[in-house]
Parts: sequence; C-alpha cells; structure tokens
Amino acid sequence: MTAAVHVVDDDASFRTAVGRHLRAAGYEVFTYETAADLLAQLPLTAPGCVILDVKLPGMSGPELQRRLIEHGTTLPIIFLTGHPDIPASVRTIKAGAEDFLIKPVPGHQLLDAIERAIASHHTGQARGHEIAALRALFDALTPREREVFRLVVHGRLNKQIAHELDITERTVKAHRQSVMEKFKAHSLLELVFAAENLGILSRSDRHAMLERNLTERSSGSDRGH
Amino acid sequence: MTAAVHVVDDDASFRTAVGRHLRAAGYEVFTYETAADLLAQLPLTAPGCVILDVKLPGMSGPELQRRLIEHGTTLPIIFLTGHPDIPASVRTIKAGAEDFLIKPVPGHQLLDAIERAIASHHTGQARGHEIAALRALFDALTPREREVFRLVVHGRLNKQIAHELDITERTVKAHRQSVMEKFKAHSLLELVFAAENLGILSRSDRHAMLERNLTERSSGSDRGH
DNA sequence: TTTCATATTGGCTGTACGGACAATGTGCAC
DNA sequence: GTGCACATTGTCCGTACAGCCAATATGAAA
Repeated sequence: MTAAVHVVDDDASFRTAVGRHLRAAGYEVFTYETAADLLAQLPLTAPGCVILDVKLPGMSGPELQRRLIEHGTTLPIIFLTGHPDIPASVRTIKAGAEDFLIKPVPGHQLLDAIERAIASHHTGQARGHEIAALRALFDALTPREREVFRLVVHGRLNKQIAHELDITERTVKAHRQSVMEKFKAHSLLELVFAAENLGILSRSDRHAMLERNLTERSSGSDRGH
Repeated sequence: MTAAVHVVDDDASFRTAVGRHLRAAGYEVFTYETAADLLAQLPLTAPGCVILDVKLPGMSGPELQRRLIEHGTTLPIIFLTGHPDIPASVRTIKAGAEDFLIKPVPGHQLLDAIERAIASHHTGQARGHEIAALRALFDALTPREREVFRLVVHGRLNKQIAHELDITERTVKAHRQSVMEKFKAHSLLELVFAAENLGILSRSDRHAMLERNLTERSSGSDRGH
C-alpha cells in the first residue's frame, strides 16, 4: 500500500535526509519548506500523513495544524521538533495530533509513528467515504425535501411538519416518501442514523429529546398545542 | 462552588506547599503519598480533579491514570512532574489527561489548569448524571422488557421480535408498551436516543444499518427470511 | 395461603405512515 | 411552445403501532 508522507520543515538538509529515509521504507514523500507550500496543495486525498516542525518560518506548525483541520483534512499529523516543548505537545495532541517527536528521532521510531498514523488515517478515511456517500444522497434532495428531512429526523409528525411549513399533510407525505426512496431507507430508524452521520441531529437536539424523558411531570394537561 | 483537588505526590514538602496554596485559593485539598492511597478512597464523586506526579513509588502516575479510567472515574487528571518527558506527555494526554505541567509550576498556571479541569469535569458530570438517570430507568425494566427494548431500538418490527423470542406479536406489544411507559418515551425516536446514550446501540450496529442504504442492489428478492 | 411481580395472550379502536392510483400549477431550459 | 423538475394536493388500501378493555399462568415473597 503506497502512502503519501508530507514533510514540512525549513531545514533543507533535514528534508533531504528524511525524504531519502522514508522513500527507502516505501513511502511516497512530498517535502515543503513552508506551511503555505503545503496549504497550496490542498486538498490532499491520498492516504498518508503529515510531518510538521513546530517552528516554521511564517506560519507555525500548530497554526498550520489548525488550518488543516479547518479545511476538513483528516490527514494525521506528526510533530517533529528540535526543541522539546511540553506545553506545545499538550496543545497539539489535544488538538488531535497523532504524535509529537523530538529531533533527532531514531529512524525506526519515526517509521513506527508513521505506521500508526497511516493506520489511523485508514479507519478515518473509511468513515469519511461513508459520510461522503451519505452527503451525496443528501445533496440530491430538493430544497423542500431537505426541510422535511430535517423535521422528520427530529421526531416531528407529518401533521406537525405540515403546520410548520404551512402545507397539507398529504404534501409532507409525498416529500417524506421521496426522501425515503432517495436514501434507500426502509424505516424511520435508518433515516435517523443517516441524519446522525450527517451531523443534522446535533447533540443539543438529542439532549432536548432526552430531557423530556428525565423530568417528571405530574400535571394533567400536556403540550399546550 | 467548593471543589476537591486530589494531590498524589511522594514529596511531603511539595504536598504541604501545594496543599496550602490550593486551600488559599478556596479548594478542598486531599493529599496522598502513593497511588494506592488514592485508589483506596474510590469512588470519588465530588466535583474536582486529580493532580498526579508521573514518577511515584510503586504504581506510576500513568498507571494510576489507567486504573482510574478503568474504574469509571471521570475526574480530570493533571500531571505534574519534575522531569520533562515528551513521550509521557503524549501518552497521558492521548489517554485523556487534562494537562501536563512541569515542576516548578508557577502558582497561577497551576490554578488555571485546575480551573479548566474542574470546568471540564462539570460538563462531564452533567452528562454522567443524565446517563445515570437513563441507566436507572433501564435497570427498572424486567428481563423480558430489556430484550424487547434491545430489539426495538435495533429497528426490528414487532413481528420479527415475536419470531426471534418465540412469543406472540401481542406479547411483544405489551412489553414494548411497558418499555415506552417506563422510559416516558412518546415516540420510537426518543427511545432510540435513550438507547444510544446507554451504549446499547453500538457503532457497528448503526454501521450495519447504513451499509444497506449505501450499497446498490438491483436483485428483486430481498431478505432471505 | 394469599399477594404480587412477571410473562403471556386476546380483542377492539384510532392514529401514523407507506405505497399506488392519480391531477394541477409554476418556473426554467431548450 | 414544449418539455422537465419541482411543489402541491387528492383518494384508497394495507400495515404498524398506541391505547384501552380485558384474562390466565407461574413463581417468589409475605
């Protein structure tokens, strides 16, 4: 399995050495002198990982990490720095970095880290593809269908949706059926799971649903319409 | 808001100094010389956090961290060590530690870290209480109701459940209704959200549901019974 | 023995929804 | 103008499920 390793370091001799080492290990290596050079190559879709120096001319390593995450890249990041910096390691790892190594790094240690990073990327990519497939289905919906979809997975009844959208219940059923067909869903549950993977059901949405279950209400009259 | 800070360090003078400092800041402080001393106090339910030295006589800090997690404790852990150790910081942070500080630590820095840790613990505890409440509802179910519950939230129809449990569809309906009442759920969705928070719907379960939607099948005959 | 929780099953009514038969109107692209 | 996608609405039928009326059997606890 060929994997791409992207190395960002301002030290040319380091890039050369690491590049040779990693290519010898069977990786496809791309080197960049600055963070901007790597950002210019986005999006990077091939499986692999990124190796960053913390201290870089211009944009720093952690700043580049933030940009990559903002951009939606799921490439695992391994930090590789010559200056031990515990606070930086804590921040970057908490931000999702895969590893934080100190130069000079023994060859086998770097290869091990890359191996782990790429393995991690694989599982992440599998999930990414799944979400992309769902996204494609969602994008194929018409605007109206999207509205109905959102309300349906929030637990609204056709009747309620009809009222909220100011249309007939029959129309809601029509859109609802289109959504079910386009998503190839055979039950409401399947649609809800798809919605969760699409991030359409936020945590607060689910939370609101649960709160109703956990609070005791002895009052006789329920929902005030 | 009084919060409990648990300090584990084998240096008596350090315990005294930190204890005095934190008490002056308004925290309730408990000090322990060894990991075992803290483990003996479990479970710790009050809001707060734990401060660990990496190097401890007997059980090490990271090992204690592992034990605490195994035990289900959600107390955030701040590591505080005299020997900068990047690999250790990476491992502990990836294992969920809240922070990793180097001795000697400026007083304000430690207090900031504790503040963040306790804030984090609050949100975690809120969620913990919610799950505990759901757990209580789940535990109030009869064995049979639990079986039906599990199958229902996996999307099975009453008919299918009846077949799997070798009982009548009418009986499934009875149990299903009991479950809905005990969970105060007004719709299938609410029950499913509860199940997700209880970890009854594993990721692989949801994944299996999605796969059916993402794979095109043109064959006429569906489920082979 | 009586009581109680649990599990089991039946019938009946109403609602919610899926599926299949439609039709109408609007706006945009060719 | 003619198609086409989209939105809208209608009726009819069947399934799935909630809600309420029950009854019966079993085992454990009082």
